[in-house]
Amino acid sequence: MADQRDAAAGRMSAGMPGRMPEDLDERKARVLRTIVAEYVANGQPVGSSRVVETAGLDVSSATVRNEMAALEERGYIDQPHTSAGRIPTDKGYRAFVDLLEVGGLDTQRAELIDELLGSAQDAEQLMSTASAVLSQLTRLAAMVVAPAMDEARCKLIELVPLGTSSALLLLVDDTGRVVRRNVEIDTPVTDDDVARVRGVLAEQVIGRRMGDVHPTVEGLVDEAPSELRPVLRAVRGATSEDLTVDLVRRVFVGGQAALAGDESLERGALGQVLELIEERATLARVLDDTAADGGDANAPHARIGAEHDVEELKPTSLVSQRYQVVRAGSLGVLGPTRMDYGAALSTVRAVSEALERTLAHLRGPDQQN
Amino acid sequence: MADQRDAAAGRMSAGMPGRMPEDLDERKARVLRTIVAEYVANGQPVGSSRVVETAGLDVSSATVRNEMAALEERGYIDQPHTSAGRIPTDKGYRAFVDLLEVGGLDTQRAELIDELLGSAQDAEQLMSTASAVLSQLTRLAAMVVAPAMDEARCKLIELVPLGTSSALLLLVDDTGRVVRRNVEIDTPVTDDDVARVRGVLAEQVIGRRMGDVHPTVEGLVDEAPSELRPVLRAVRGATSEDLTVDLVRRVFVGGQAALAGDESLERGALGQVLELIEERATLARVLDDTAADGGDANAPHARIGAEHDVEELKPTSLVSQRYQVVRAGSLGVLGPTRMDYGAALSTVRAVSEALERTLAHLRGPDQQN
DNA sequence: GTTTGGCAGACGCTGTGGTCGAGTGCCAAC
DNA sequence: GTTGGCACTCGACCACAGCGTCTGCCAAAC
Repeated sequence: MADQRDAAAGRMSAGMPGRMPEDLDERKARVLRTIVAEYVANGQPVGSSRVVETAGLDVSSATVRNEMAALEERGYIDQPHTSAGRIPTDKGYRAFVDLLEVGGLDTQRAELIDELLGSAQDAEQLMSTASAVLSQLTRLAAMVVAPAMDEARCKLIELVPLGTSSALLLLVDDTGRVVRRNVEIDTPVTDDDVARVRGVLAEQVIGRRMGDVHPTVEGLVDEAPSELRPVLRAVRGATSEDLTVDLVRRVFVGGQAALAGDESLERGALGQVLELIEERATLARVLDDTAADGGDANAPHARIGAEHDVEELKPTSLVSQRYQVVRAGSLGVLGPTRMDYGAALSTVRAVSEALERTLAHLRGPDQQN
Repeated sequence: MADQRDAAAGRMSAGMPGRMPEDLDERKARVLRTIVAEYVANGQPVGSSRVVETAGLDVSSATVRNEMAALEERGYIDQPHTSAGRIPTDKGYRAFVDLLEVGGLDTQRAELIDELLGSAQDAEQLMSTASAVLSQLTRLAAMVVAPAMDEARCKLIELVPLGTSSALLLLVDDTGRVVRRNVEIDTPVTDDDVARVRGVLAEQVIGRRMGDVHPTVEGLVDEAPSELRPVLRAVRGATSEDLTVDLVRRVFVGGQAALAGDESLERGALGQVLELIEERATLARVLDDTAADGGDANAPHARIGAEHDVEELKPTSLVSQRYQVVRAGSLGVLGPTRMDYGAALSTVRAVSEALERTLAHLRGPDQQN
């Protein structure tokens, strides 16, 4: 049953509109939706009479109170104190998101996205623009994780001598991404040796998968004439297997300042979140993981509050989606749990799709694999 | 008189220890120093009796009160309210900094800096490490502005065809920095044409100043055979004059989270500062300008609170120093006006000098110019 | 069984008044 | 110029009362 919730993690994809948890009837769901919507909009706990007003329900506030009591008992909403209205719990947001129909963006925004992304010149600029666009449209912190490079084709390999015992290795993939590595050579070599290695490398590596660069170099070390071996060994050292997989997965972050703007994130928590954002490796993992939640890989997914496995993120929600051209990357927005999930989900989806399109286009018409 | 303060801007270099403003005698200065030190340490307004205790002055609190009244009248300190102690004003911090003897760092820290910076492989990694080290040692936000590239030597130029109407231009300088530009060619060309242009460029450009690349290409456009002209024109377009001057002046930021940790910066102000940090061009200008304040170009300088010309920075102080190998860059720390200026100044100086050394070393033994 | 109006109760918010203590400014005396 | 002393100011803290909001519950109506 796609409907069953993963009780352990409490995670589930968004984008299965209308599927209702078993313990919520139509009216309870409506009350919950109203409470979430109102609370997100105003930041104030919402009381029964306010629900009656805004939900357009044809019952009295007393009835709504009964429904709210039931919702509270089941853990969807909570009371900050006895005499206050209710606010959604993480579980409440989760149900809200699951019930949500992820709408398309209005054409104006959609066109803006396409236009801005379309003007990018290479993959990195594109991803940087995407994070800026995403954060500006949602007023949340936005991040884009670059795809791993290993399936991309190598367009260029260069080896520039820097003195007699080191060189600079440059690799460029078919979307224009550049990898740079310092190569430390243990035996002094001549510029000419380096140039010859460069020639060999270019011949063997250009046009291949970036992921094949290391194995290829590996193979060359033994075959090559002995005077070239120190250089090749050094190049082998500089192109470890993960070169094109994880290390190069840059993360583009935009709009961190938006996190400071939200009152619902308190000071200490804010600091921790900002710290985590500076630690790009963890950030990338969280984005990827969240995008992979639930079933549909081509839909945005949310992790809400306590659903995070990273402690620092528990006061926040993350909406993330995978995008894929050859290898997959992911992108998303991060904000307080009290965020506009509808807008976040649809904007993330729209930018993700636009990014996919533009990235494919950047690779040019040589569409094979 | 080096002693005279620039009344308009209120800026002055640090590092002229002992020079006292005319309206402060020895004891007033001592009281001021104590107030600043105490307030920076504890964040609490400091009263006359506390000053007597910690300053080790051999007078009564009443006397100190008189001195404090004088300091307040002259604008060095302020009272949050009648029954509270005093806190320094921006002018007070300024006088404190001017009186400060910028000490060297303890050897342990100094060695740590050298060790960490020394492990960097290329200029960008070095600057990124420097910003991390700086922020960790000071617990403030740290930033390093890369030097302009125009005086650096070009080590490599590459032109990689991407389809028939665009190519990727790569330039590498002698510290391993890579500049990448997309080249849009208006007339379809063959890969061979591109390769020929690449050859011409390599011959003409390698070994020259990066700043000469554009003029050189300019000159080549007219001389070249007509079939190469579309490509050269495109390359000329991609290498605008400022290519190697401003655009490439990347800014490395570390430890933004530290700004959130400080209570004395309030929420809205924090958001604005973070926003400004995301706007790298302004940030670079402010760092450069501050480093250029006052006389001594080889000493750290501070801009304190209202001394900033950027509105958003007025609740903060910036300590910045220029570093120079061939072209100058700058680096510094940003934090609340209530920061430990002594530590900030000496750490900035230490890291700046270490960065200079390491960067020079990175360029290798070819020391000429 | 569901819905409803009504009502008591809980409780945060605000404002008032009172005490406490830190720190000052001032003054007369040294 | 320095000092002890003293009156004064004012924020911090607390208790208390009044108000308004929102709840939970209940008995009656549907």
